[in-house]
Amino acid sequence: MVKALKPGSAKAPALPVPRQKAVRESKERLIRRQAERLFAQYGFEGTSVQGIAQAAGMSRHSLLYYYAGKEELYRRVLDDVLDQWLASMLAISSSDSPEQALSAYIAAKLRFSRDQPYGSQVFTREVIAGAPRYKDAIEKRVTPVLREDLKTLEKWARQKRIRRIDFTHLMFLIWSATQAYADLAPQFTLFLGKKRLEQKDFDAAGAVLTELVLAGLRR
Amino acid sequence: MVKALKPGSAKAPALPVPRQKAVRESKERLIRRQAERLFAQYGFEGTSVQGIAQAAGMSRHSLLYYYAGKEELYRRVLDDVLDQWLASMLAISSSDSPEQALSAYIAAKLRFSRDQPYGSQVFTREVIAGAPRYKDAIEKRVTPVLREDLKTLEKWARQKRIRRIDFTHLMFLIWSATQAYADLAPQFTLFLGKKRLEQKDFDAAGAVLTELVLAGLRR
DNA sequence: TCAAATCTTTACCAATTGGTAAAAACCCTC
DNA sequence: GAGGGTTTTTACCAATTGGTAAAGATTTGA
Repeated sequence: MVKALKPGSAKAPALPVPRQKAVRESKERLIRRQAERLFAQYGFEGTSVQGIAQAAGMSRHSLLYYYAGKEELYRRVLDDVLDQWLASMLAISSSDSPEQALSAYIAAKLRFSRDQPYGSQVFTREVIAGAPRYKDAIEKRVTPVLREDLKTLEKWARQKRIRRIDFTHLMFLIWSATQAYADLAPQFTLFLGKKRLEQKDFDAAGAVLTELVLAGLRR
Repeated sequence: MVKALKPGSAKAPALPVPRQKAVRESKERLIRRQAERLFAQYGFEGTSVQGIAQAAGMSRHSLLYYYAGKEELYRRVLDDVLDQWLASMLAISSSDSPEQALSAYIAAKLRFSRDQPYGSQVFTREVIAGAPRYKDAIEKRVTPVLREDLKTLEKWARQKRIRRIDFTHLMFLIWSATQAYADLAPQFTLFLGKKRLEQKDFDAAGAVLTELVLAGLRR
């Protein structure tokens, strides 16, 4: 009945009960959600563990029980962002048509900006600072997927399905334009005269960006 | 000889001598330059007055003699950025052709990203945080110029010189793409496999962005 | 040389920071 | 209800924060 083995394994936390485990995971999610929001607004240095704990309704020391330190928590927040961004990047290379691939990618990226703006903001702040705490992950995880996508675009260019332009900078352009609807949303809302971006704003943004990209790739 | 008037004027700092004035201004510029760099890397909350002073080679209290507080200095840094951005935005409306206007604007914006990346980074961080310290200036100073540019683009559309698209989002796209070459430069360099962006990277970026924009506006 | 203005330094303030260690309380399964 | 692991709390640390007030030093032009 009881899993008796691995008695000497120092790491193994001795069969976590499913119920407890679920509670813990939901608590950790709550912490990450609040951390994401505060890191987005105040940056890594400007955010206090105390502040995150308070937002999550627990004491600072309770939080430190779940995450060993501020930086570990910070990196976990960025991991969540990267997971989703990479998933949509992966989809490009398994698409049939360039048009479908790119418009779907733009749409997915904008959806993320709409649904999880804080995540994008934390990521952008990290990059602006020179990625001092997350450079390795960006390098290791993004590079191979980007290379794959560039290879795919290059293949399509060879097949004369799209015009050959500098695809690296094309990707940079799509990244910056889509993420701007999360990162620069406070500025955009000012000029659009509204308190927050609405669905139709994202639609309009997607339409303009997709049109320009596809027009630019048309042979 | 002596400017005797305005004796009761409480504000007037009693005829600043040209020489002194010049020294002071150069010192203030040095402070702002270092502040810009540190605000870019650590954000407003993460940057200490002590740190800026040290970088500028003076004591914290000397710095506080020139700028009354951290926030005043911060806003002055952002003023400098906005001055230059607005100048290039103004040029759009006084252009003859849409193609010339937009390619010149993109080029000017990229030049700024190349020459003063820190300024752009500070601005973006401020916007990400919801512009808590600079919202008014953005609203008051940018809005009228943007409106003018949008009117100009609209006029060109009526004259059938360009295709009518959502020009607001077009401007957003140009902003985000050009600023990305300052803000996201640390990320871009990773994927380009170099330590810092070179002139040819900015050239390539400008080429791709200009092509896409002009292609998208072609009737 | 002198008085006035400009600039720098010293001294001090209360508040907050991230992190460690250990004790206490809690909860679940047997 | 007893024993186990899980979670929270209490206590403590040295370091840093932005800002004010005032005294001290330096430079200025006449």
